[in-house]
Amino acid sequence: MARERREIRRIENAAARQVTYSKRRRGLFKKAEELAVLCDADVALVVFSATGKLSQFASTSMNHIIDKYSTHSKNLGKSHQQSPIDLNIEQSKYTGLNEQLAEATHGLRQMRGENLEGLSVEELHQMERKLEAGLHRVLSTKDQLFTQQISELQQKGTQLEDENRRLKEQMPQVLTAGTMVVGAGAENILTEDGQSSESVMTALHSGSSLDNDDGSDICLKLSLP
Amino acid sequence: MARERREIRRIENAAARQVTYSKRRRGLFKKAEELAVLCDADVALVVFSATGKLSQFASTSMNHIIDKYSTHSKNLGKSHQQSPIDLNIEQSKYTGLNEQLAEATHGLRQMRGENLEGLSVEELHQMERKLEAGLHRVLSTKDQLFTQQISELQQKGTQLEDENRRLKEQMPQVLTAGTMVVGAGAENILTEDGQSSESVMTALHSGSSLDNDDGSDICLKLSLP
DNA sequence: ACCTATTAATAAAA
DNA sequence: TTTTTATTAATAGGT
Repeated sequence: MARERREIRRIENAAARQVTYSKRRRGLFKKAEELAVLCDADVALVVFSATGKLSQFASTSMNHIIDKYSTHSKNLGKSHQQSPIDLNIEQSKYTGLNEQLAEATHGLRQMRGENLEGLSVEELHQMERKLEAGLHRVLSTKDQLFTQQISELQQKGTQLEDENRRLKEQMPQVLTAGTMVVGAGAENILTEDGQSSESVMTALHSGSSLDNDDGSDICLKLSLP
Repeated sequence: MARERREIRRIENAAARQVTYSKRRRGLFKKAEELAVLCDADVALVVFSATGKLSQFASTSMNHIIDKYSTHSKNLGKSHQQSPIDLNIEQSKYTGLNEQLAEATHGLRQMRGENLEGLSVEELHQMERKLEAGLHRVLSTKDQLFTQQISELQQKGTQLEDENRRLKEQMPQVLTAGTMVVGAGAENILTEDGQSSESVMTALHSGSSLDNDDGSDICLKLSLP
């Protein structure tokens, strides 16, 4: 419902996430209230933002609805009320974490294709779609990585070619004194193992008496044939 | 968002209220989940219909969110009278669980193809293999289910064919008296709408004087041409 | 349940 | 953040 469809996935950009959060939160609360009014329903909505900020809506009273929920869902023995017995809160935090862990573990198992016994065809379809989506994203990421590496290598190559061209321009006398050797070996100067260029250098060095390998300045002395 | 704007007030017509309830409830839950996913928020939604039926959604675990809510809105009394040793034990259990949960959640995210930024090509390969394995198992399970359903249907089909054959044998006189008609219509006796077989029956009935539609036993009387 | 004309929500931009 | 606006999504009333 917008300029562009948004995939329902965590928004990575924090600013955009915040904007979407405030807009959608407002929308969600509005709809919650509308449902309560239109259909005479009892609605409770609690939202914690990613930064931990609490928002809430309750058609009657939050405590009332939570109590009703606790009774309804057989979560007996857990007081979620204004009781000053905070020990239970710690306990239920613990069990809550345990529940989350169990949920996550189960989810992981199903993603790995385990514990599929009781699932219907529709549920299996759902798993299939999830896995395909995940696989697709993984493959995309890999492709991206490959593409990136390739472009980096290409860039490096271009850079080296440029450097090579510059080097060639710095020794115009070579072109006249040793056309055959340098001309034939031009592209080999780029090779990383240095084998070819080394042999070229050796050839060029043969007969020369000067040697400065520290590489700060290039200086060649050639003997005439 | 509809054919006509609806004023936000209690719908008096009970049937219309029920229809709107189920439609809007679905929409509300969808949006609650979208907010949770898009904005990484913790969302809990509890709805009691006018008839007292409970529906709920929680992005993590309902108890967990309710606890968080309780703590958040009533952080008044804080007298934890526990021995320091017990506290430490609880604390370490708690952090341990948190670690496990974080790991599991991270695993799930990666399975869904999220948070892949830092991975190497080799790690991506690993994810790919995991997902493919999971997908393969899910597909196998689905295949199995389909195969099972197919064989059940085939069995049922065979059973019906047998029954059909038995029925045909119970009226051998039809084969001599009306070979053409019955021969051509043999496979149509199975049709569920009964159109074809009914017309056949009507044809056979023409000229007959007896009629027993209660269907307990089959009895045909034919007049000779 | 499904259809579709219409309204409501909202994504991106300002 | 809030507004604007182009577009998508939700849904009211009907079938």
